[in-house]
Amino acid sequence: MFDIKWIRANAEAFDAAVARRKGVSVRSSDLLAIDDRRRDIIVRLNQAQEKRNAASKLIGQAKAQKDEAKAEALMSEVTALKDSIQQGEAEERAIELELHNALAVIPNLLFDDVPDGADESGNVEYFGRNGTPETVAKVRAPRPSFSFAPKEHYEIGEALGGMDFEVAAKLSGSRFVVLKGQVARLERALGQFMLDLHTNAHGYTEVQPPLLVKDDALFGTNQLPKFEDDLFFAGHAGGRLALIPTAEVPLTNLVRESMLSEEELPLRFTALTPCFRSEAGSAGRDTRGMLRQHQFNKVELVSITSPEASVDEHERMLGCAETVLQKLGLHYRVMNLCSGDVGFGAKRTYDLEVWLPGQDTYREISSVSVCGDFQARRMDARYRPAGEKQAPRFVHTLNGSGTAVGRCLIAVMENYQQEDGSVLVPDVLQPYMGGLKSIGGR
RNA sequence: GGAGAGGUGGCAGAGCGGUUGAAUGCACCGCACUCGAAAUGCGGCAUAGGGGCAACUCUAUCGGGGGUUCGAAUCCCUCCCUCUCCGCCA
Repeated sequence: MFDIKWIRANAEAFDAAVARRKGVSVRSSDLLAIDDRRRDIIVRLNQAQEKRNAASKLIGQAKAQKDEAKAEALMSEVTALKDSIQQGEAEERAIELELHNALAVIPNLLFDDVPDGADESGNVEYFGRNGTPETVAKVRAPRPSFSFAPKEHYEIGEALGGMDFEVAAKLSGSRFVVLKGQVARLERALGQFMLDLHTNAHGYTEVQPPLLVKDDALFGTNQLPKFEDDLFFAGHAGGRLALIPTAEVPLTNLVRESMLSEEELPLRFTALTPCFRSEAGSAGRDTRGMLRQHQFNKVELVSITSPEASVDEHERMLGCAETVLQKLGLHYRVMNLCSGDVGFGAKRTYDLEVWLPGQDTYREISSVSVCGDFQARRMDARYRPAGEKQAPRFVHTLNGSGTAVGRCLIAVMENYQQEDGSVLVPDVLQPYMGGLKSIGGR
């Protein structure tokens, strides 16, 4: 969420920044006009309140001195102010809400070096800060070659008896799957492997958050008010709770409405959770298989940092997510999202796209974003800088998948498939599979 | 689910209709004392929004929201949360 004071001081920069965003037509002048009216209301209200407070003090003194006549006179004088104060308070509430609502739907400011582009076709491959195609090739697995036509994951999974979309449809409708046997275990192994990696090697604290959250939390991480249609809600007496679309919501909101000390930063949280998405805008897309489900597991990474540390933390987090794919021996590329593809709350986003030989294409398996203080403002999450008395500052937040477990299962199955329909278990997962080296093989 | 108690500043904890943004203690930061430290003394120490070039000043905030009143931390309504007891339960 933008700070109206910042917009006032940087009107041209704001207009230029907003112009880079798709489908946003707001201008600084619109917002400043609301703010002007707001200030005007506040000034008049404050003056009335000041008068009332001064008179009330005098009444208190008069009463203390038993001067009832004087008190009566003052009281009748102030009574007239009551209406205008109450009206002013109502006006202030209304205008604050108007400004808040206007600001709440404006997407975050992009970093200057985010490439311009209308949609994902404008994304640019990213090789790291000082990287090149050659340097990344040294650490990433090459694209696998097959002596046979590689199958898609659902063909492999169904043939192994480990993926059942038909029975899932009976239970829950489309975009659900039932995993069974060693495929289910492989999915579990992937989640455990990722969680262990991030907690043991990357310094993240494991969290088991609630999977149902309030609207306030969703506002904090930008799902509300603009993206309500993407959510599932569980209704209950007296309200509703949303099923989390990503653990970014509970993990980031862990610091909401708090005053951290600088020494605590950075905070790094990770969680393996189911995620629930209505996929309202994706009707007809990716309907085969388990690429796009209403429910899937994901390991999420969230960092809370000082403003100075967030840009470096972004690169670090990207590295944490990449390590997952490197250890699994999966071929992938990193894309620096263009202006038309970066999400609402992010200043910059890197996507990890894993190679799916069955689909013969790269597919997103992780998205790593730096949000600056955008979410912190929405959550009121601040920290007090160390040293002499300093004003509190908003923290910076980052989030990334590390990685989407369901999609990673797809990637493992397609990349490790054998001609006989079996799937080799990647080395790093074998300890999680009781030493099993192959599914469906012998 | 039933009955009760409670939510006050970084923390602990008073106040329960009148100059209270809020006693007191702890923590923290200056200064004094000291060779230094401790102890002690003095002073400072919330957040947000306005106005002002500035010094400064005004307003709001005692869980959230609404109300009564000239005036609310104090009274009323409502919601949320915490604790205790009983019941139920994985």
